[in-house]
Amino acid sequence: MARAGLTVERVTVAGADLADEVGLGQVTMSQVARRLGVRDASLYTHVRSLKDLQGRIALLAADEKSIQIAEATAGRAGKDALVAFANAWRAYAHRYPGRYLATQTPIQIAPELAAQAPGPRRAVELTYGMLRGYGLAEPDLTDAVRLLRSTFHGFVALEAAGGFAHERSPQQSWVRTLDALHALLEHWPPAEEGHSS
Amino acid sequence: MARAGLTVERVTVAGADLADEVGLGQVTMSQVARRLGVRDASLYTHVRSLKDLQGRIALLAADEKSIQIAEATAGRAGKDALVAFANAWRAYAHRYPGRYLATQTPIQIAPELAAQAPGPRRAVELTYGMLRGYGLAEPDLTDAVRLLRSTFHGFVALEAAGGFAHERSPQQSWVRTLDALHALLEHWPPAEEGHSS
DNA sequence: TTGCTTTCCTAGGGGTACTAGGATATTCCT
DNA sequence: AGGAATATCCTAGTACCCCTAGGAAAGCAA
Repeated sequence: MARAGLTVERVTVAGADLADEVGLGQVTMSQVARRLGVRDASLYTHVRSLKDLQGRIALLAADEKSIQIAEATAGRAGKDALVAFANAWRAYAHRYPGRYLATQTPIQIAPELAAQAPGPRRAVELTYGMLRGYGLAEPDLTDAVRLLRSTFHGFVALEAAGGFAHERSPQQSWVRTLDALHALLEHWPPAEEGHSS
Repeated sequence: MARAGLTVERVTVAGADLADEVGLGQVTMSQVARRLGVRDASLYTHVRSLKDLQGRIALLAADEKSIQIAEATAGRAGKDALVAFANAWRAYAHRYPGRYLATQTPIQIAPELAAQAPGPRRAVELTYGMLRGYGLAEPDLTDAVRLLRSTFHGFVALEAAGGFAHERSPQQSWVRTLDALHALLEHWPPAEEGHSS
């Protein structure tokens, strides 16, 4: 009887694929083990717990997403970069719904695991880089980064949750949303004085 | 032995409270039953399944949230209304994290249940109403509604997921985000011609 | 009071996460 | 190559979970 040849990576990918195919909630130790032709107890050699596996799936997705965005925005600037960035984000969420959903889970990832995964930080850095052309200075830059990330994430999350029941297609709203964000970034309002809260 | 006097509503509220206190993932039939001083099998008289209960918690939260927003925006217009609307949204997510998270779950609510719950639709209608003062016409109006809802939801979702690790406080970014959205709504870009996709 | 309805119970099947400890494949060292 | 060491995968078992079936008893109606 040969061994199955499992690794942390293979287990994580199996879990991620399962999440995309049948939903994140169906990603159980038993199901992942079954898919790998192995007993569930065998997975604990490679993964500490189900929570640990979920965290690894989330970090895998963050890495993959940041890579997709980096490739899409390479060599672009201004609105070109903004549109490429946003479309890559949304495309990833559409193509890998289970993986993407895993990134949404309120954070409870082991710190030492998160430390060596560049995905989340890289994605934020890419957002800063993409905004370079708009000439914003801190702290407006950070606020703009957060606004963009919020809008991108919120849009695909509402889309996935069925929040856009209106007859107008989400795609049309998405295109116009990017138009609007571009216009906003080019005319970022100055900070009002007098209120520091 | 007196009866416990359960109803669908009491079970739903118990589940919602549990979600806020210990996390949505800890909302199990067993835990809810324990909290109500009852065996888990007894809950099935009032609720069809755990999925059903989760759906009811989500609809309860949507109702509550829309009520909070309606109260906060009553009698306000323009930026006042925008800020009140957004702050009520975010405050609800902060105060009732489990309930709010329940509203995010990709939709699988029984249609006949969703039909009689006004929450989700009401929230969208409130958003349209809040935008009345900005003078947008369809289809820009729908696009703006979707943009706003995406940004509000995305912001609190990223906030809850620990996505704002930077030193700048989320509160500051939130205030500036509202400034930016207000400016955007007052100068909504016209549709570009020539591309219908 | 007597029956009827509803609520809550006990009992139990099947699934899941996870641990302990044993067997076996693979590797490393001499 | 052979034997020791290591890592992988297994069986066995506990505890918790969802959910169903069927029975007891509380509340209600006549």
